[in-house]
Amino acid sequence: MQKIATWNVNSLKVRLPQVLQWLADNPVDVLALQETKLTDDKFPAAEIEAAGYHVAFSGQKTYNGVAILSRHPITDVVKNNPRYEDLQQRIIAATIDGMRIVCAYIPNGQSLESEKYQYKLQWLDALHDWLQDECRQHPKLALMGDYNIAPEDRDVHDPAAWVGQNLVSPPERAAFVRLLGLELTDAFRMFEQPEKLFSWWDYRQMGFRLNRGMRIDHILLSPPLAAQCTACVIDRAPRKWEQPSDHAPVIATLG
DNA sequence: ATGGCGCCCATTGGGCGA
Repeated sequence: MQKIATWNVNSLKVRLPQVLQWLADNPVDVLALQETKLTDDKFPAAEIEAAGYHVAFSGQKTYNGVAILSRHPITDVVKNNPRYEDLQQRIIAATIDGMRIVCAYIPNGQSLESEKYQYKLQWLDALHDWLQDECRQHPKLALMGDYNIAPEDRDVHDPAAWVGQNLVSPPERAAFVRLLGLELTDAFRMFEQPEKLFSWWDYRQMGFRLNRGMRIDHILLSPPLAAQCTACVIDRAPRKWEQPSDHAPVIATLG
């Protein structure tokens, strides 16, 4: 039995104690992190290794930054999409225990009128094209991270208030469906789930307490991994801790 | 229409996230 997880930590500098605590409570095999917001020279590799994890990371100052933590050795690390020149550090991929793990922090987009929205759509196009190759080369592939896309209305606390907006707009959702077209399966939706389960809540206006959230963090699995998957849950516990990330971890159980 | 909160860099305000 294996567990793989993803968590946007919104600054690993601030959240390192929580990541270590969470790993102590949830000793997953693989944890993909987004928004580490650290240059590589400041990455807390020693502390993470002391907790029994191998680590690979790709960061920058202030923004973005991704990492993969693993109980098992990490090989064949790729940073960024080789098909898309990007100054922002948003992708790290690696082979772990026969699985290809792709950790992605998909651009937010800001608003439909923003240049960042165009960047988001182009970035997603390039991700799709690269993943097509990756999936061919690595039958056991997991794409996990912060997608900044709520795939369906049931992934939004108040769909009527969000119609057409960034995170739910039809072009973004189409890009998500296009990723599913690579024979990838949304692990969360493989199972019966209660309504109104989300992975992100705004810090403001009591977003978490009122459960005004969105499900924008996802684990997509290729056919052999989907066939092995027995559960997928969102762990709301760390969102209740002091000084939390605004995202909760998503965990898939394999085998 | 704007800001709310939290983090970051670098001042005491502004950018950004989602």
